[in-house]
Amino acid sequence: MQFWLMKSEPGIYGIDDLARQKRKTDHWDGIRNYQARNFMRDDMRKGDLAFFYHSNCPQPGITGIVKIVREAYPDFTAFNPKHKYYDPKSDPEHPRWFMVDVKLARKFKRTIPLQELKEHKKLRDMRLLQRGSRLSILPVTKPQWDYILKLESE
DNA sequence: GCCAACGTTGGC
DNA sequence: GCCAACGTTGGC
Repeated sequence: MQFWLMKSEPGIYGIDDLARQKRKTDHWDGIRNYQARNFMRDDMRKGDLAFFYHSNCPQPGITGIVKIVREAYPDFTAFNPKHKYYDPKSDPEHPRWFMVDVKLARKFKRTIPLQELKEHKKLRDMRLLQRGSRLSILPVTKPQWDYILKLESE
């Protein structure tokens, strides 16, 4: 089993939006970056866990945990000309973009702020904290995962 | 809103 | 294949 971090802007779709969904499950659409797509399509497996990260907001940070409940399938929002994620270069015969389904496992008791993550030497190698890291789907190592889980109750 | 860092596009 | 121009991300 692998661990991940998935970014979303709370102004567009935050953890509370996921919590409101039927069975707390939704598809993760809008990935339009090849590296992020490859992680999702090639490496994410059913049962993997991911941190739900809030980006581009007053308090960026990790807000909870989701579980991958369906492996990659074509991102249908790319097929709809009226959709903001429309991509004319993707069609059902040759889909370019993919999405997975995630289910909210739990929301953290508190958001673990990005600023706090940066303070921990143990997390220095996190992909999230690398300079200029903009990927919205990132792998997290098991040691990093376990370490972050402990921060929640501090 | 600024802007650094990065990704993509397209002319050549 | 190079690289300038442009677009996007995301912290601040």
